[in-house]
Amino acid sequence: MTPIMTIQERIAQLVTEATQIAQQMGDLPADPRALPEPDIHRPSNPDLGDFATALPLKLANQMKMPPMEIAKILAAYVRNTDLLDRLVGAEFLKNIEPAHPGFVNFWLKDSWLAAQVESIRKDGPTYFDSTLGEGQRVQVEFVSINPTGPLHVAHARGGVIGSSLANILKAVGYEVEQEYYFNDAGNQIENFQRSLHARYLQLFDRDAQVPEDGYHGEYMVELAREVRGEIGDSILYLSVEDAISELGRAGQAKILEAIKKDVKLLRINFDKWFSEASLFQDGQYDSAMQLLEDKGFVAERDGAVWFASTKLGEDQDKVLVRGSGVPTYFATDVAYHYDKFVKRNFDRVINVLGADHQGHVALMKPVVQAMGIAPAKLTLIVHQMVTLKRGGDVVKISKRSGDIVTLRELVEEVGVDACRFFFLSRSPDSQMEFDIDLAKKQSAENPVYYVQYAHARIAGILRLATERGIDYEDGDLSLLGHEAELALIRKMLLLPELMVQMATALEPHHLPHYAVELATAYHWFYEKCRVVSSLPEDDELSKARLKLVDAARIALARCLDLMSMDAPDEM
RNA sequence: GUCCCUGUAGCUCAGUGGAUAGAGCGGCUGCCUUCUAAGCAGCGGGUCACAGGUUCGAAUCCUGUCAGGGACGCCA
Repeated sequence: MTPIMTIQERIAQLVTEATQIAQQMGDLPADPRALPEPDIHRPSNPDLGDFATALPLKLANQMKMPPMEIAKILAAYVRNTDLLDRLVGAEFLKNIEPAHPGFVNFWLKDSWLAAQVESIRKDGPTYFDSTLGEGQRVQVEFVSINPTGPLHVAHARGGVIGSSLANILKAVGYEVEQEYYFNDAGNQIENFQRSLHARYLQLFDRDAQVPEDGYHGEYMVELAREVRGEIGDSILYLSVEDAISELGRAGQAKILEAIKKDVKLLRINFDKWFSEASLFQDGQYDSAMQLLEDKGFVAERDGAVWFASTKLGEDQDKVLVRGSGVPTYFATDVAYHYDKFVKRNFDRVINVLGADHQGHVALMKPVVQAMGIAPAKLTLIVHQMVTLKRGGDVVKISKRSGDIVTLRELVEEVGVDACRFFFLSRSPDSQMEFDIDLAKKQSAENPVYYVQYAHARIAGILRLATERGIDYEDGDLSLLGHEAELALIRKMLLLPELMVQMATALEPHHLPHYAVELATAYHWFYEKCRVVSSLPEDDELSKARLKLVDAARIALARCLDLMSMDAPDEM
């Protein structure tokens, strides 16, 4: 576990205190205004240090001094040994230098860097974790499509984002529940049932048409066949309404079963499958409506029941219960959020949805607010659509037209690791173009294998060490000092920061990019530094490097694990 | 009409206030008698859509324009 106070925070504190002391000593002008945050960042160019602050540039104006002058004075004060000893023990800083046009740059000590290898090995995968979440209960809801057909590629995107985010949140100390919400009531379900009924009748050469706005996909024919295989022709002798609901139940159970299998294929594990119908059976629907009414957000008008979202500044009210007395999908969603926040009392709720559901954002925030819940507790991550291409042509994705590429087909063609990596590596905000042919073609030489190959190379070295009976537990890490060794360690030490950043911003898409960088650092080290040497005089260095390799294994495996990808020992 | 997302290398995309804008793929050139060449090193490739503005500093923030995708129902 990474220390509560990160190195950045310690350097930030150091800079702030040094500035104050410089002011007290009269070397920098005193100013009653509060000092700006030092904002410790990592320079893009590694030659400029491990950390840097642009504080002098920010102070130049109010101090009426050239920024470079401030930088020089600040660097001198920060370098002051007494201050270093008192504030941070000076155990990790090597150099502190002013730099044009007004930065102060910080370099970490090689010996401190090398020593971190032992910490990583001692802690194992949890080295990269933190306590950011403080045990708060977070629910991540994702995929959640109606069980009216198989999952297709676009759903894979939401699935990968949601499950990876859940992994990351767990790692930084949240208690996470992953949930799939499915509709087992409502118009679309009825539509599905009628479509299935028509397909079933067609199997018996009866005259039946799939409704125009029904589900026309081939899979419905297959589904009808499966259901017939189980319950035979008994449905034919029921009344139409009974037949439809009987078939519907059987068909829907099958679809849901298939979805559960598909989701497993993508290595997604939901803790709970939440049924819409249960909201009515268990009373959440009534309680939610009552709560909204108690808060004064329910109005009756034109024979319908409305949610008065205009009271909260929205453009228009929304219908909760139709004139027919049937609740809208929106109303059940209100009940569902009541269940999440009031009944189950989650500290935070995150919902990953596709761009076609973006209207949801403007609806649910006011709803939770109306229920007296801080809207900030609800976060909706909207990911843009996935465009499928095959051989340069756009493939239409529509369940109803039936021209779809299923998640299963995709995983079977491209592989689950590549799927997860590829879907995760794009920001949810960007539209994705997924060229299936290209994905397959590139699968032999793509970043997925690049990262996994690094792990396999590590495993190969550790295997060799074991075969040769090398015990490297007493390896002396102070022997590490090669630039490739230090670069690898630096890269590993970035992971804890990255995890906090990803968890805070809810942006898991940085992880695959980092994994590539880590793999690059390892491949470079591998190229530059022989680990298991046949020369006796290299024994000690070999042992130290084996420790480093072992730490790299832990870091790389942690990355892959957070992405729910395999970390192969050989390829 | 209103709202949301996007526009960065030939292609697919990272980079959301700092220093010389990056990766993968594709193209070109080198490197395997010791731990996996699914690797490494190098070359080439950019008006960060456009125009203003804020700032010591803008791909990043604000405004506008253009272009692409999406959402706006007593559908779900």
